[in-house]
Amino acid sequence: MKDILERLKDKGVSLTPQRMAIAEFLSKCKNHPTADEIHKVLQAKYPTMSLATVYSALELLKELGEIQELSIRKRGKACFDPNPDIHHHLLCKKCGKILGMEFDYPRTCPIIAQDTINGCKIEEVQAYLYGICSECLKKESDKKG
Amino acid sequence: MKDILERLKDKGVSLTPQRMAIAEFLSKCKNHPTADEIHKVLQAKYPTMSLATVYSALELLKELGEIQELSIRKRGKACFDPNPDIHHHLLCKKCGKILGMEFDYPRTCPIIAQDTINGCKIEEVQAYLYGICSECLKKESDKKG
DNA sequence: AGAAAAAAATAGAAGAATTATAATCTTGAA
DNA sequence: TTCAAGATTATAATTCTTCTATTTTTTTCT
Ligand SMILES: [Mn+2]
Ligand SMILES: [Mn+2]
Ligand SMILES: [Zn+2]
Ligand SMILES: [Zn+2]
Repeated sequence: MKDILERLKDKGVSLTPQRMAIAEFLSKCKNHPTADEIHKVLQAKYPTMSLATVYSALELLKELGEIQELSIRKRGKACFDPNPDIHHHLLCKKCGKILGMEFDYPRTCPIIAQDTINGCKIEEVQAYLYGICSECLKKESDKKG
Repeated sequence: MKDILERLKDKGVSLTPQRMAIAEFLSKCKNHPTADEIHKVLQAKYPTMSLATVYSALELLKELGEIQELSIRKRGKACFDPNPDIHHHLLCKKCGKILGMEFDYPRTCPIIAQDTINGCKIEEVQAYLYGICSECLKKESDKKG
């Protein structure tokens, strides 16, 4: 499969150093960073990069379907997901992390497998699971011994 | 069942006119208003009511478990749900309305009925369904004739 | 009821995230 | 290389929410 920079090139996007850095950072990113988290990390390499550039690159990548913005927010800030496909997330009540979940929610759920509920046409489902992540569970059980 | 004002009284909350107005408005409300929507409506009756009062009353009602704040936002604004129980929502792609959904998602969805997934403990599930509401569907079919 | 204390409402300022603007710089085509 | 179009930057503006100081209302106590 082509990597993100090739796809952007194919789509006629001009590949500036800032955009490349943001796209590459996201493609290697395993969590759900906010705009300022991305900005802070990349400033080490690109000291002049502005937050406005990060926002505008994220907007572009969103429009191109390379990433998505989540509905949930981390401390009031928008979170971006390097994976543009609809999938589900767990918010850990202990550590606040947002984890992507692999299972296929809609297809395994009969009521959602229908495409109409209460007279409404369902096109996509995004579930937010609230709970405790495996790391925090481990810490808890370690404490109890 | 007791109404919201009685419950607030039982909990020792002082029932000021503003709080009563906000609580009663919410108890009769069938959708998911933002703070400023509530404020606009109530200003007709209470011209001096400030937006800060609305926010603080909402915070109080949230803490008391009388309402909940949704994870999703309407045009960047927080949405409040008069129903404090976990349930699911449809966001209409056409009109932008947020509709409460009645069905019991977790129990009808086998994978979610488990309380552990990927080593994470699941305590609550909120599903956001993206699609088209019944009203908008009707409008569409009317147009097509 | 009336006075004092506590709590709440208000107006406005402050804060934080995001978006818009204008100037400067870069890119890429001719 | 030249030049127009587009991107980045710094800064200002905007929007939503929270905070603060002051005023007003409610509650408590006599
Ligand atoms: Mn994800
Ligand atoms: Mn609801
Ligand atoms: Zn955790
Ligand atoms: Zn609709």
